[in-house]
Formats: sequence, C-alpha cells, structure tokens
Amino acid sequence: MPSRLIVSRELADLFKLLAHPDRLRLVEELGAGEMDVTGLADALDLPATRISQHLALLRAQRLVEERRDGRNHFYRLSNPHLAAWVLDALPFIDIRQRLEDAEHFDSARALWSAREPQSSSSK
Amino acid sequence: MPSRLIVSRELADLFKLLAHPDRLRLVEELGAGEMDVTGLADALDLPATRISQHLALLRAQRLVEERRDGRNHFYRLSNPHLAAWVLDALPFIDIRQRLEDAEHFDSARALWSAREPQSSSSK
DNA sequence: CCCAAGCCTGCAAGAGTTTGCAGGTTTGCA
DNA sequence: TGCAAACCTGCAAACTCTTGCAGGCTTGGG
Repeated sequence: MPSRLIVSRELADLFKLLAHPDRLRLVEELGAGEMDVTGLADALDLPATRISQHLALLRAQRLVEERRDGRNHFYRLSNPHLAAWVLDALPFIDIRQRLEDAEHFDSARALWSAREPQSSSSK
Repeated sequence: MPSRLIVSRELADLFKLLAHPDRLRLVEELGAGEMDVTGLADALDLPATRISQHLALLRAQRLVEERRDGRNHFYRLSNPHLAAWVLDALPFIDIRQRLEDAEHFDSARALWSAREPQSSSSK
C-alpha cells in the first residue's frame, strides 16, 4: 500500500497552496482573527480581486472558512494553529542572506508579528 | 520598512521548495539520518537523476548539506528539526477525503513513519 | 425598482516548474 | 592507463501557476 506516497502528495498540495507570499500573509492576517475581503485587501495593500482569487484556492482545500454577513464575506482559518505552524518555519529559512535588518530568527519573527503603521510606507 | 514582505517571500520560497512529493519524501528520508544518492533513489524508487535534481534545489537553499566520500555523495538535513516540522503539517491536510485507510491523523503519521518492506509493491 | 458596494468566476498571456535525456566530471580499481 | 560506478548539469517539451481584466451575482439602501 503506497500510503506514504498518498500522504506526501497531500502534503505537497498543502505546501503548494502556501507557497505564495500573498497567501502566507493572508494566513498570518487571519491568524489574528476573522476578516472580510476588503479588510484583507487593505491590510495587504493588494487589489480585492487578487485576494478573492487567493481565498478561493485556500477555500478549495478547506484551509479557511467563509461566513457571509450581508454583502461582506468574512474569512477565518479552519484550524487556528496554522498561522503559528507557518511561523515555526522561520528557523529553516536562510534569511540571514537577504534580510540585513534581522540578526536573529527571533527578530525576524518579531518583525513579522509587529503591527506596523499601515500608512506611510508603500509596498 | 517592508520587513514582512521580505519575510513572506522568503517563507514562500521555502514552501515552494517543499511543495513537491518527491522532495518531501527526501526530507522525511533524511530525517532518519544521512544517506547517499543511490540509497535515496532506491528508497524512493525513482531514477537517480531525478533525485540529484531535487537535491540540487534543496542544496541551493541550504536545506541539506553534502558530504563526499569517494564516489558517493552523502546528504543530510541542515536542520534536523525540519522533518518533524513537516509532519506537524498533517493536521492541516484534508486527508480524510482521499486516504480511506487512515481514520485519524495519528494513523496517517504512523503510516508515513512506518518502514514498509521496500520490495513487493511498486510505486 | 434601481444603483452601487462587495465579492466571485472565466479567461488568456506570461512566467515558472518538472522531467527525461544527452553528455560531463570525479573516483576507485585492475 | 582504461573502465565503470556514482553523480552532476544543461536543455527543451510539457505542464502548471499567476494575474489583470471583463463580466456576473447578491445584498442593502434610497
């Protein structure tokens, strides 16, 4: 029984789904609580259409759940632990090469989690 | 400072690298200790060329390290925790839909970890 | 009833990934 | 020195993913 093959394919699909900067940021944003599409678009500074397309993918694999309230569609993580698990990957990235600001992985985590003022600096 | 953008891109690169069944199996195999290319090719039942190509990608992002001994190239995980972290993703996959054998995530983990006889059953 | 806000889907061009194959390098052994 | 084992790299065809755009649906307010 090639169970390991099946599991590895399923896992690969999950990793594929998360293998996009926008979607990772969505997951982290939703880790803080549910939010509607416009709110997510504002938070990530991306067109709402793109957010919607990413959410459709996350929805298709049941990583997020939808709740409709009037015209707004609110999304939340199906499993709230997902955001923390994603951040657990920080020790594995070779961040030292390209993020000069952060001397340690801990500060990288802090940088991510920090709620920056969403106004002045663009992308 | 768009630190979060940089971190999300780095993380996405990591996820992209792991978003392939063969490479996930390589990581799990190497989680048990170092192995040479032929050994990995036998373990995964794949052509050695393909293994080599996957390893080149993992090496480029420093997820694995190489040690040469004569004609053999032995590979090991740069960070041994990687394999365990990958398995921590099992609760997030919607495995119930497609792996009828496994009733619970725990058994999926067990199925993965189980050392199956590598002989009879093909792929 | 009509409009606009908020969101969704389909599509196609461009970009990126995967894979087998051909050909190369290095090492060990006779 | 010659040969074979064990790997590595480059390439091109096939495939998949991304993204903006055009268009569609539903809801709430006037």
